[in-house]
Amino acid sequence: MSDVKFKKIISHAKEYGFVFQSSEIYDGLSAVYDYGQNGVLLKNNIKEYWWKSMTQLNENIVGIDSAIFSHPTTWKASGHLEAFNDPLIDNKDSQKRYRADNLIEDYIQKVQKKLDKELEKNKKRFGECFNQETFMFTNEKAKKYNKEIDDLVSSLNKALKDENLDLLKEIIVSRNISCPVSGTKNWTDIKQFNLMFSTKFGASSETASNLYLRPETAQGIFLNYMNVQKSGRMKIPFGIAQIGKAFRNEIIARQFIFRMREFEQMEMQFFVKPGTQMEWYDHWKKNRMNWHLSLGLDEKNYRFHDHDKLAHYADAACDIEFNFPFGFKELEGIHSRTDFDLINHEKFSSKHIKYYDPKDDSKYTPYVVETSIGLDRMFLAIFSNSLSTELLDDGSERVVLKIPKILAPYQCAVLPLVKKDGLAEYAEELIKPLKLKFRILYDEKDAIGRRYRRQDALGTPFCLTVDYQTIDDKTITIRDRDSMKQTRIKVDELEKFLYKSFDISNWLK
RNA sequence: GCGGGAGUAGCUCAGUUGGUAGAGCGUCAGCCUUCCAAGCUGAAUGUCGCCGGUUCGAACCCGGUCUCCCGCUCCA
Repeated sequence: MSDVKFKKIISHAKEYGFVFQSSEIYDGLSAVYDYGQNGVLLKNNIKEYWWKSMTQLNENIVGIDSAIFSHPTTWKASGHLEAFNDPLIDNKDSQKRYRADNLIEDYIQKVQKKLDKELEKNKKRFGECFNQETFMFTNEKAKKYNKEIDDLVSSLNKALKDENLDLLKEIIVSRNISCPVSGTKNWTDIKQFNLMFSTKFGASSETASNLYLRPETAQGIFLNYMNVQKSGRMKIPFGIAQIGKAFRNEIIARQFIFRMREFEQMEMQFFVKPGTQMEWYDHWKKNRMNWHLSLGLDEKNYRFHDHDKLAHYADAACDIEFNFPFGFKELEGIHSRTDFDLINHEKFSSKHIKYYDPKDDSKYTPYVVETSIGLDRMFLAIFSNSLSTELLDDGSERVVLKIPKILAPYQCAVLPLVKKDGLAEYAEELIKPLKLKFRILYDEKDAIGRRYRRQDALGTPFCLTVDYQTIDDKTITIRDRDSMKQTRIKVDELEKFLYKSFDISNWLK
């Protein structure tokens, strides 16, 4: 059922110019999507809604736009180089996937246990006379185990250092390491999974160096922490917001625009005094949920999910999950990142990254509370939740995209009731002074009812219809997308009406 | 990555035992229309995902490949 609904969402997104698969004419690129003529408007509106809520509603939050490229050491300091780089191997029988180095380490543990056992045995046997050192050199079994461990450790380190996957596999095969689940040794080749995309920086091949496309936008904020704090005379607590692309070579990327290899994040890093991070963590949990609720989607669609297992940088973390067509999934993450990032950048750069607090004459590395929302996920949340099919009294179906009005691609459509008798010309004149102030569509083709339906499918909140009475008494009808009700207002008041309807102050508080 | 399903017009899909494609909706042009799809006339659109094989002949059979959906797995 929801499967059918999800397919409908994807085809509606395509048919009405919201989302296309990237490179579709070449059969597409896995998990990469393009936004179409209407999608880009919706997406931009979401960005603006978030950006204003962060940087205009909060006087202590400023925005930046950092480059996608950054110095390679960034990812050493952030831990991503370690965490995002795994040699993986599959067992064909159990169909389980393992980190090859973990398998070998487990095996080393096993040998170590055997060695320990042998030690214990001989300790008991020789009692007081037992000398561990001589035992290691004289006992045949101990010698064997010890050598095996040494060999394993050195070849494992060598393999990892050289990224020699053949050697890694060779270790697994030669030691007869088997799958803990199936017990068989039916292994695939080892594949290096690097979740970060890399590219060459520098045009000539000799001097070019390897560079990573950022797997998160947060680091760009941390790298600029001192710049912003100093140049903006920022006082803790303060925040830095950023919207930008990030890239991850996901092992599996699925579910339309939910998990993409190129995606866009809206992140805010909030710098606080150590010890106050939990207060701020709770503050931003509430604040972010309120932002979501302000859009008027059903409250039941959201829930918090606290993390049990924390990432390498966090001391508390939760997700705001949304009820997507395929179930509740992460929409936004709120993390207490401690001072992990700043401390590490300080260490790796040997630059001073601290805050001097004049209030109590203290000097410290700030703690960070992060809010990080996937823009594409937000798009999908809104789009999937808004698409509905209504059965009308006359038996017809109405497909309507009930996007929050403030985010709709077009704010209104101007439609002459009929083309003739000067109505079309009147409508076009009406639009002229408004077209830079609002996002307006004009349509004169086909019967008026059909044009209303077209606008419904795009999510246009208002249809302004120019009819014969308009020419007589300078009034115009406004048809509401959701209720389909019409009201008539003076043409002179149209601009005021639109300003009022799309005043963001009525939404963000 | 494994398993299952799918790929034919913009969308949804049909296509008989292999004989080189159709429908509905949509789109475009025009007509008609004073307010909620499906009025009239006309038109365009497909290397049937891609490559190869079998065959006199392939949308259909076989192999490979790409992409999408679902489940598992992985990741945070």
